Amino acid sequence: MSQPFYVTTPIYYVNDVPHIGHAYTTVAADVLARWRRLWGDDVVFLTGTDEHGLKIQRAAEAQGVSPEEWAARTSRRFQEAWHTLEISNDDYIRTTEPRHYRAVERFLQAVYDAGDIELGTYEGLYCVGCELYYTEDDLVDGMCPIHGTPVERVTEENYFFKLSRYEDRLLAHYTEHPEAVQPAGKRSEVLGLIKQGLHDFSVSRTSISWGIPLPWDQKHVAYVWFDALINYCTAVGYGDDPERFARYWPADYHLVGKDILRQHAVYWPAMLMAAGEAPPKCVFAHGYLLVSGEKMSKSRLNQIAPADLVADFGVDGVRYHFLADQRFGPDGDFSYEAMVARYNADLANNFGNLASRVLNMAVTYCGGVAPDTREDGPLVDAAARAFDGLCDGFAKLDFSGGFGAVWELIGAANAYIEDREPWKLHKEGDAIATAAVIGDCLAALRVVALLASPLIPRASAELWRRLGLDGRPDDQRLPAATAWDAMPPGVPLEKGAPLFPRIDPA
RNA sequence: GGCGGGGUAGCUCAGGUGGUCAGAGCACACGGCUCAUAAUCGUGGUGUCGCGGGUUCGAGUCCCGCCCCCGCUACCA
Repeated sequence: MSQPFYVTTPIYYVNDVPHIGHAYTTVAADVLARWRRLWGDDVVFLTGTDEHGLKIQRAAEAQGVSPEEWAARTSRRFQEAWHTLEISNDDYIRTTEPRHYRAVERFLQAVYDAGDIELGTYEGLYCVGCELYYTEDDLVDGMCPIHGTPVERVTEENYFFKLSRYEDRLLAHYTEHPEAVQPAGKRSEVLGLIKQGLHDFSVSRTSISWGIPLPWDQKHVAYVWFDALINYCTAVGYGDDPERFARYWPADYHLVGKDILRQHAVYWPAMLMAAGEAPPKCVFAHGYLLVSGEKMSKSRLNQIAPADLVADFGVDGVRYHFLADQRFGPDGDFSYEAMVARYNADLANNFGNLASRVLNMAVTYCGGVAPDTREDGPLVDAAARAFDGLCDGFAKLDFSGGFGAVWELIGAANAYIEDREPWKLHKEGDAIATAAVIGDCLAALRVVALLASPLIPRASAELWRRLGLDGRPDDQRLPAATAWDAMPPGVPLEKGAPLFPRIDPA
């Protein structure tokens, strides 16, 4: 029985088109999902879109279309972006789907029945952009501190979630499960936040209609955050399919940007506790991709469409840059120049060129078929270290460290070739020695293709094919597939065009 | 204001509990090789490890003060 593994991205709000910030989280989740599938896990990888709320309602009005139509259009753009990046999500949830309405209604009812949702009134200064209330002091020149736009004085009857009742339970939870918020620095922030005292928050609105009505009071629709977070439950059958829900819940990883840590690490676990469900095993908050030192901003012009990057670097180039070129926790700097340099150094000169030189020699020296692999080849240890390093990296979501270990295998293979000089062996007519070196290198390439496949699936699959191997790297099973002698002798090899053509820095 | 993170080679950054910790990659220089995508392999230099004190036989690594950057959070006495 394979092990269930449930990983999510946030559902992205459809008032915005996909940019590299969204892509970053989504690629990370994708790499993790592909990795777990290699281990034979029963993976559910979920992403989707968040489609309710006042902002969407107004955006739709401004465009002269219904909220449904507006949401559908934008949601489609996200799906296209993920298709472009070869994201392997198993499900794609939209909060406007009937299954989600059912789940939210049941979840709300459960919390209401538990007595943790109570009626109250709220009057305050509301920013539509933030979907948040502010106090006078929060304002900057009377405007929203985030958007710089006017706030509105709103009075409404609201239902409140009694978050304040959950301080102790949240603290207990994070004390018992220190790994439940990562990285460690983010855990400290969350603990600090909880210790400072939690306030009840409003979970319904009467002022808008674009949302999910509360089951016991149809005048209210659910506040967009309350609605949105529940998507993680909806997708694995909450309220619909208890067996399925029991299998996948709680989620193994919620990958989130650090801007929405509070919702995921404070609100969400408390909501789940109130509904009688377990909190997620791990909320991992990553940093931002900085564009030449500046934060990616939704409301500025420096946002970059993922498709534009793919046009320049290819799918694998973009994926590599996101995860191998910078650490996953802290903010990472992004610049076009740095991206070109790393692409050329790591993908073209190392990964791609190693494949070219080895396959070329195999074709010209060994008749285009794979020679035997020596079981005691000197690259065996290097391959084992690559695998170990990758496992260690994934264990803490250190993608750059993990894949760095794989690239060390590439370096070891290059150094091995220089050391043995197979071209000389061939000229000297030593076919056996030549074949031994080439065989070792082919075996190393096979391991590289296998281990790199979660990160750069396209190039890995193509290399796999050129190595004359059946199927795809995705079909392999770890750890067995790392076996050194799994490179079959006698299969036809193909050099092919460069896997990663160099990019002219100019 | 409080809490937290950070300021280390030209660039991006690693460096729990003090003594090969002064490092890696990129860039650069020199040398080798020619199978390969002018790729690859080897060798090499630079760094007052933010500033000033202190503890210690010995401190990026601990303590005190200061400067700067960033994040979270709060405006209370």
